[in-house]
Amino acid sequence: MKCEPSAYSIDDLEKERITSWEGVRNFQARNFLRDKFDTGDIAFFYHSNAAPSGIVGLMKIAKKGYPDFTALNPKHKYYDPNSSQENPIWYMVDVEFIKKFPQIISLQDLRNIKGLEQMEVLKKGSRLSVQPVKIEEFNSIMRHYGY
DNA sequence: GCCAACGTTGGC
DNA sequence: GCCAACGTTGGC
Repeated sequence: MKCEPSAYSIDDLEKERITSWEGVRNFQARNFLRDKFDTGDIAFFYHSNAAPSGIVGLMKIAKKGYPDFTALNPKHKYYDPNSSQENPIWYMVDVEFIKKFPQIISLQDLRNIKGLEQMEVLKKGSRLSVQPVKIEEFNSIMRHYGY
């Protein structure tokens, strides 16, 4: 799950412990949030548009997909007039802080780990802010760093 | 700040 | 349904 650290970083989540992952306004990412997440699932926190960009920690899904209430609030920057209580359009999950890695796993680092050649985030033009990670990919990364 | 890649919109 | 124009993402 990607976020620009200037907007919300792993340090913010460490302080807050738990937060809603609101504001996703892309249909493909929305479908993942709505359909694919389960409570208790583990996710990588990825800093995008950063120096460097990369994976900075782990989160747990504290609440699976439910309507993104910011889309229903006309005062909110993520307001979408096309959404409604009856037809919410946009979804979010709640995430809980697990750990911050001692060092960022940068994109360059990821490219050097065997077994990640097909990983979504390493593909050219991969912009999706919510992406599936295969269990083998997750294990490869964790094993590589001894986590 | 540049720009490639991708998503969305809207005229036809 | 096609596709050009436009907007956004995100690495660099």
